[in-house]
Amino acid sequence: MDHVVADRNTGATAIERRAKLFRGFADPSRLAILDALCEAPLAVHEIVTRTELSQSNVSNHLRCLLDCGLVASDRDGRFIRYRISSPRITALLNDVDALLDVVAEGVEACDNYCGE
Amino acid sequence: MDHVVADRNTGATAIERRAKLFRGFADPSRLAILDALCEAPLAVHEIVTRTELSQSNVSNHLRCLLDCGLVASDRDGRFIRYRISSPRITALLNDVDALLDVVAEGVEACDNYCGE
DNA sequence: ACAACATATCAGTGAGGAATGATATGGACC
DNA sequence: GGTCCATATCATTCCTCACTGATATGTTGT
Repeated sequence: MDHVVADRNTGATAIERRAKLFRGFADPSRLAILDALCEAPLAVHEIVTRTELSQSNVSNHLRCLLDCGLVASDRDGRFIRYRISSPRITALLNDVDALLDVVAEGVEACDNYCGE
Repeated sequence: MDHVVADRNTGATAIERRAKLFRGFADPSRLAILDALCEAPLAVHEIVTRTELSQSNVSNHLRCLLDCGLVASDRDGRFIRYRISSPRITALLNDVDALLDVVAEGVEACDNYCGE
């Protein structure tokens, strides 16, 4: 009934929460990490190897993903093993790919916001 | 078989395409616009009224959404009516809400990247 | 305790996006 | 044709995020 200023009581509107969650996914490095973790849980140095990102960069992104609750971690000896926290994340990534089947060309062409 | 540098032939990796699409959704203004359009097609000035964004701002975001293929437009007299381009977009937004049911607190708390 | 590996943290830098304000384009009606 | 309304475009400013490099913390094995 109030589209513009909804849910002010929870500290953020539903839209702001959605935007923030989307932002968690809106980075190639984080997506590469999530993609790798979708196949199997991995330790940080394994993620570094697979994604070819720097170690500190991976660590920074992992912290973000961890804080957001998108991944979870368990210590395993001297390693720390990260994993996808919920199958809904995999589902979401699949949906995006499905949407990309339709809008891929447009997205690549877009030059305004959100791009390149 | 090649996770890091896949699909170079299409000009962008699958991951880069996904990231760019996510970015299209990763902004409160664009989400507010999409949210409004999910209920019904709207002319620009109607979007402006509902979202309380400035006209030029809405126009800029609409161009981005249009280029990305997330919305479509039809001229209707002196108005230009925008609408969601595919039901998959609505589906994606619903999935995000479902994921938010699980990770909402974490996302709001996250302070590293993707935030505030 | 020490060495070697694994991971986290932090300051600084650079680039890109989001909003604004002013202006331009374009259709409709008199 | 001219005015009004609807929409698009452009330059500028500000702000935030992503990366780097160096360093700190932590764990295992000897």
